[in-house]
Amino acid sequence: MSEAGDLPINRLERRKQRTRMALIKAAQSMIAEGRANVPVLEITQAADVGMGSFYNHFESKEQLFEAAVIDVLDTHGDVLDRLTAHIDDPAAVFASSFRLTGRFFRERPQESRILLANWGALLSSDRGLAPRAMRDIKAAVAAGRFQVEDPELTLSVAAGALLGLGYLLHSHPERDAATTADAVTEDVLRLFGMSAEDAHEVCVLPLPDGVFQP
Amino acid sequence: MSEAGDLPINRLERRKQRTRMALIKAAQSMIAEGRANVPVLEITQAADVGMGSFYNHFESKEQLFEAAVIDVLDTHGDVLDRLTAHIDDPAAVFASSFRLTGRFFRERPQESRILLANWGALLSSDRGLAPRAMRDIKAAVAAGRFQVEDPELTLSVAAGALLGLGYLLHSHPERDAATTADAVTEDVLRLFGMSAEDAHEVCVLPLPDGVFQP
DNA sequence: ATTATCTATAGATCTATAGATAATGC
DNA sequence: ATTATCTATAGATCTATAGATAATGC
Repeated sequence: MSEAGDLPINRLERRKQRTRMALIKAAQSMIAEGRANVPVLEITQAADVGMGSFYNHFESKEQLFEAAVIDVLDTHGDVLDRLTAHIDDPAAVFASSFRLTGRFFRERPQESRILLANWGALLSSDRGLAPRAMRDIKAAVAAGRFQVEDPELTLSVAAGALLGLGYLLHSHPERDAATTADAVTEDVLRLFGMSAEDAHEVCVLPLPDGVFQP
Repeated sequence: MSEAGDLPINRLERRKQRTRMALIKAAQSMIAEGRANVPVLEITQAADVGMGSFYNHFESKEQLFEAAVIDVLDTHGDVLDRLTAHIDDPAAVFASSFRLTGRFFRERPQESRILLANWGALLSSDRGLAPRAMRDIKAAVAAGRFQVEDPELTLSVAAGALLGLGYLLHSHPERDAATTADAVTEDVLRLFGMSAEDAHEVCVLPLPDGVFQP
C-alpha cells in the first residue's frame, strides 16, 4: 500500500519537484490555518517561489489544495504502514492504526487539522486510513476476530468516532492523547463485537514512539 | 431550550426580517453547494435583494455564513425539541434525537450538508444537537441508564459516529436512512453501557413521521 | 420624517500570462 | 539548446459605499 518515492533522474527534475513540494507545503499551512481563499501570490511568497512558477505546476488553487490533501493522506498512510508492518492479527493492526492516529492528532497538529478539515477524504479516499481500515475490518471478520454485519457502515461509524476524538484533542490540548485515543479504540473494538477483555488486550500492545518524524 | 420567535412589531421591521432571512436562505444554498467563496452579488441576486441591502444586515460574507449555520442549528434543535418533548426517559430522548437526526440527513439534505460541512459546530456549539445530547447523557447517567466515565469524550465519539452516518447516507442515497440510523443508535447506546436488550428497546420506540416540515 | 432598499461605480484585489532571466543538459 | 523560474502587469473580478428611490410610520 506504499509507493516507493523514486528519486528524480536529474537535477532539473529535482528542482522542479522541490518547487512543487514547497507549494504543497505552503498550501498545507494555509489549509491548516483555515485560510482556504488566500491569494495565489501569498502562497507563492510563503513557498519562496515566483508567482509564475505556480502555474507551471498547477492550473488552479483548487488543484493545489487537492494535491496538498493527498500528500497528507499519503503521509498518514505511510506512517500507519511503517508502524504496523510487523503485526499479524488484523484486529491488532486496526487497533494500532486507530491508537496511532490519535497520537498523530496531537503530535502533528498541522497535518491533523488538514485531515479534520477534509474528513470526507479521510472517510472515503482510497488513500490514507480508510482503505487500510477497511482491509483490516474485512480480514478480522474473516479471521473471526470481529463480528460485523455491514463493513461499510461500521467503517463510517468508526472513522466518525475517530473524527470526534480528533476534534476533542484539538479543542482540549490538556487531554492526554494516548490515554484518550486508547479508550476510544477499545470502545470501537467492542462495537465490532470483541469481548471487553480481547479489546483491552489489543489496546495495550506496545507502540513504537518518537515515531511521527517523516 | 427553544426561543419563541416573537413577531416583529411593525411592517418595516417585518420587511427587514424578510430581507435578512432571504439572505440567510440564499447563503445556505451556497454553503450546501460547497461554494463558500461565491461573490456577495451572487448571493444578493439569489436572495432577490439589492447588492446594498447586504451591508445593511451583515458586515461581511463570513458574518452571513455564520448566521446561516446558526439558523440551521436552531432549526435542527427545534425539530428535536418538538419531537421529543413527550418523552421522559433521558436515554429514550437521546436515542430519539439520534434516530431523528439520521432521518433528517435524508429528508433535509440541504440543511444536512450544512451541518456536515460545519461539523465542529455540530459537535460543540451551544445550539442544536450538542447541548441537548450532553444534557441527556448526564441525565441518563444520573438515572442509572448509561454508564459513562467521561461525558465529554463520550459525546464527541457519539457525535462523530453520527457524522459518519450522515456522510454514508449522503454518499449512498439508496440506503434506508431509518434502518441505518437505528442500527448506529443501538451501537452507540451499547457503547454507553446499556444492555443489548435495553438499547434495542429504546430504538424501536415509534417516531412521529412527515415531521421535518418547518 | 424616517428607515430600508436599490442602482451604479470607484477603488482594491486577484488571476493568469507574456516576456525576460537563470539554471541545467548535452 | 532546453527547461524552469522569475518579475511585472493587463484585465477581470469583487467589495464596499455613495447617493437616489421606495416604503412605512406617525
